[in-house]
Amino acid sequence: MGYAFGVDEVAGAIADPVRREILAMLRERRMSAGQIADRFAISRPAVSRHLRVLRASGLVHDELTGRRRFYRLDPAPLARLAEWLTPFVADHPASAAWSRRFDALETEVYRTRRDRRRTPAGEPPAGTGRGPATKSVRPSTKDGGEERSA
Amino acid sequence: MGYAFGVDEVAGAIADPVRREILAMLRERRMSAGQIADRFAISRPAVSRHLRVLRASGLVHDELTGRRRFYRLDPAPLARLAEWLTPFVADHPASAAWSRRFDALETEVYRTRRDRRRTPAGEPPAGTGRGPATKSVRPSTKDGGEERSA
DNA sequence: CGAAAGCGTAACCCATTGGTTACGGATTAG
DNA sequence: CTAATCCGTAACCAATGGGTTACGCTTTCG
Repeated sequence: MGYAFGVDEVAGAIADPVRREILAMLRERRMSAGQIADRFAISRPAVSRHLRVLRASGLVHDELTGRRRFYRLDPAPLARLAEWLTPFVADHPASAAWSRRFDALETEVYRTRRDRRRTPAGEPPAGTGRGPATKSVRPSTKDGGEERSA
Repeated sequence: MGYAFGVDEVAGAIADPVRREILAMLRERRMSAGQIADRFAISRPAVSRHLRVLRASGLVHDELTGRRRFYRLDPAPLARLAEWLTPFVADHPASAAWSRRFDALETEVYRTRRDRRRTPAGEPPAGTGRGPATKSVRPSTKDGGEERSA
């Protein structure tokens, strides 16, 4: 029980560079579909479908706000993937500690979720510097004062 | 430098249940292409191509012995995948310890390899109990005394 | 109310994937 | 030498995947 999304979906989702990039972006802050799409050179519908894949794999959750749809990360499925690959890396290095961490993750994630919801304020750190590598033009999106819209 | 196989290939490789199963089998002992194929319901050429994918991703290495081709696991690429997903799980749980483990892995793997070569004896524990779930008939393979052939 | 913004979906294309059967090359057995 | 084994590759096919453009629905703005 409890295993809704399989390793297949998660691994398949991660196998695409665009989707990995999206996940990386979402790690810092939640973003609307348009904000995400603006950072890639591909068309918006293409991004939309990537988002559908991520949704189907459980890696992101979407919440509709007005006419925009915001996506936020849910790392839990990644934990399951990590769980799968644990025995491979755990064969000889230290083993037990790993599973522990993953075990704790799903719980942690839950708490995290609450925290995020209580911190909808503007633009955290803005990140590691890892640019999208694809486009990152960010044209005049007119969304200057995003996020605090509601 | 150094990074020959990307996350794309590795994630793509493990996205398939057959290939994951193969990796799991290879975790216990090296196996010939035929031995592997015998454990699946699909045709042997199909398995052969799965093996090609695994080879291309660096997850297995092959060594030709007589008319048989043996495959053995190389977990190192998995470590790189784990490396990628670390920041996602490390955001809130403890973080540093992880990277350490992965760092050590590639080295450990190397040692492991040597150990395996020095322990070619018959049938280890037979594993976690996770059967192939597909066929697992293991017909009279005629390979009764395998492995110590050399 | 109309016009524009924001986003998902549909229809279509081409490249890739996973499966099948048929084949060929190398090695071992008789 | 001839036959059988082991295993990869080729050719073919149905299904998937990722991209594009065209469209339609809902929500906001003027």
